[in-house]
Amino acid sequence: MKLEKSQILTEAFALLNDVGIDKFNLRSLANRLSVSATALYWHFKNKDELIGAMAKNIYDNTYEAIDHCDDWRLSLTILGRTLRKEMDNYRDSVRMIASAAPTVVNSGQIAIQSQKISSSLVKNGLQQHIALQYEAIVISFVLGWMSYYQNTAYNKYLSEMFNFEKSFDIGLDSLICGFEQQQNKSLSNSPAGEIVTR
Amino acid sequence: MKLEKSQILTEAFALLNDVGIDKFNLRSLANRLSVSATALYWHFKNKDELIGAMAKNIYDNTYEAIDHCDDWRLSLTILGRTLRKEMDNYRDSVRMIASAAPTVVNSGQIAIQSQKISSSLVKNGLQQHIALQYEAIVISFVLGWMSYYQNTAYNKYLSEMFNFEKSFDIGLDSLICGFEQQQNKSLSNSPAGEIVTR
DNA sequence: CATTTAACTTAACGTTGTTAAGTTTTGCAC
DNA sequence: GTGCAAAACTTAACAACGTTAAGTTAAATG
Repeated sequence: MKLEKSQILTEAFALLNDVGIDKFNLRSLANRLSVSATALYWHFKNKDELIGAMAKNIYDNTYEAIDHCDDWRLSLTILGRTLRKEMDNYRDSVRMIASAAPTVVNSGQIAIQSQKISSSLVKNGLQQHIALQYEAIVISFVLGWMSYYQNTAYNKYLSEMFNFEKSFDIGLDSLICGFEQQQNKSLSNSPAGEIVTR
Repeated sequence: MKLEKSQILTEAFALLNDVGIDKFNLRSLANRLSVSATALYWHFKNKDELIGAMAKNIYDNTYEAIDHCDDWRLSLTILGRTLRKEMDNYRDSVRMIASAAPTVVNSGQIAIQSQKISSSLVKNGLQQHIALQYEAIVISFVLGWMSYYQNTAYNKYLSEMFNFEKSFDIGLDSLICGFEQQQNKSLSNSPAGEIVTR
């Protein structure tokens, strides 16, 4: 029974959820797959690449879940919510992504990933570099927020102080509200001086 | 010549900047201090606690640098900018903080840390839980943003697309702009129905 | 000076990522 | 089916690292 890359990833996520990132190791993963640890090296160059694939999986699922809608504000909101929900599926997903960061993706992959969504924003009236900017800002917020959320100590303390769900929405809404104001301002300053319509 | 905790931290940051988080290990650190690796265990319970102290150091410096000002918007802006600048001092600071996350601080320390700054926001008219919320949101954004910024692959790609410095400011400004709108709205909806003055 | 405590050192263990070398399985031309 | 090359593994082992145990030196204290 041949081992498939997708099986490895599925089991890797299951292992991550069971034991957390600190006890996530190749021997445990191999055991679950009834295979020797070194067998994994046939499918992945090293552990970093495996974790990179896991990170990519999360991002891919996020981008895939985003419907093409005709409002860049809504697109960004859905981006934030979806990424959050996707990361919420896996224990320590933030630390996993962070630990894999530098070598995960090459420039080409990044370009493809980020432009997949920015293109939908551009269609709805944003400039390309602005779209990428807003996209990066939203993702930044989600990543940072999840690092709080997935930190047991902080989670315990902060969840007594305010509603975690609502606060996330407030942060995301605030960002997009700010983007909107900025767009309105730049439009009213533009040569044609047209009024924003929506 | 006795080894001081502060010396260890200083040298730890220097080592981090030299080799990055992946090659940051206790034996290298001990070498720099002309001491055996196990000597460090006299001063720190384990590596996690050492890294926890480094993370705490960054947060402490940030909070310390924040002057008491009479505008909660300005306070939050300064919080974001200062934390960013502080993290910028050290290579892989985001991954370092993330790797140390769960056991770094106990609830008591968190409470002290976060209320130190939220108190200054409360003085300027925010409710306690709102202040903590906004604070957490701003810090989230900075952490997430730095994870992009410190990722060599993403940094290289994104810095060709837009100005990293400006984009950070846009994100931070958007957040606070959004907070302001939210406050205005909640004030105009309040029983007294008073107008916001500034 | 004697003795306790603090601040180390040396040796070594267990886990983990990874490599090297050899073995089995699979796909495929003939 | 047979032969064979490529794919998909296994076993053995190394090196790096965090960490512990046990012993040693240095500092403080009465």
